[in-house]
Amino acid sequence: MKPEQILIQHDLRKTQGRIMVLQEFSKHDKALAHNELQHALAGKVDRVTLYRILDQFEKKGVLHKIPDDEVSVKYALCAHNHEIDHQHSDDHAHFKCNDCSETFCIDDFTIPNMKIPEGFKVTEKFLLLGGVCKKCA
Amino acid sequence: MKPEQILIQHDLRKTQGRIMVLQEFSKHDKALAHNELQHALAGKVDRVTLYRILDQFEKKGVLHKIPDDEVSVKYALCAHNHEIDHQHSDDHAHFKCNDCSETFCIDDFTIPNMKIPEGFKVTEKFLLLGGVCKKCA
DNA sequence: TCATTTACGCAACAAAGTTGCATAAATATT
DNA sequence: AATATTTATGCAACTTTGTTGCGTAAATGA
Repeated sequence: MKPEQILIQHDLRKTQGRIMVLQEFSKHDKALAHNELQHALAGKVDRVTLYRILDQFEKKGVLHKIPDDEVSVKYALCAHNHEIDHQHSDDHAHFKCNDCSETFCIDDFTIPNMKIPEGFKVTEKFLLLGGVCKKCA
Repeated sequence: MKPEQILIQHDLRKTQGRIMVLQEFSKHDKALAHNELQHALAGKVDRVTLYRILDQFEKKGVLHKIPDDEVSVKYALCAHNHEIDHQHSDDHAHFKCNDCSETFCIDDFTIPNMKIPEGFKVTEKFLLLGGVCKKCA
């Protein structure tokens, strides 16, 4: 779909910056981080404007966020450091409450095996669930 | 398990800082971000030291990282903006290559429904797979 | 107790993210 | 088509987060 169409469909003004951001996405077919876009559009779109464009796009449903595992993470004790060893696996899910923004390990849950597209070799799995926790319910 | 024991088991020197970090974890039973620990241990453990303690702990398997969905994210076009609409669902998995660190949407995969512990209400799911992609294989 | 290794704290820096505000550009109105 | 209104942009200044180097202090081993 053309950038202009996407903008109209999502009730967004068509501006140069937004169109260029959408063009970047359509020519890559992979997820892009803020700084990647920033470099790609250096001199064309302001850094702050880019933050605001991405925020808008997410709010309106044009883009979706994907948590990244490199920076801004939380840490939890590995299971085998607890008194009772829950099978020593870190393939468990994590639950993050959108209210209190606390994150818990869901120890008694193992990420199911699944079919992955041809050619990809999976060595790590992060399943992050969002919602409302007991306390905040 | 006591902090000192954990350190010995993982081949780490027992220092005041490390012990205090482990104590923080054991008194919370939830995942902690760097800045939470920083506040909790303000004046006791240096900010940089804390980064290094966490790195060490992760390397030695004392702690594990959990990607956080608030900051340092990547963005991808929502499925319904593509020419062919793949069922309009964002409950799909993402694959991040540890070599080239590119992230792809795995469109033809839906996160399976699963039993979540009592009291938690799940509204969002992020499944992030790590490994090696086609290009880098 | 002394030598060696490793961790710590501090300073300085780089990168990432936020806020406020004046200006420019996009839509709406006549 | 010109003007008014709304919204987005760019810039400056700032805060937060993460990194690197290095001298000192603390922990282990002899």
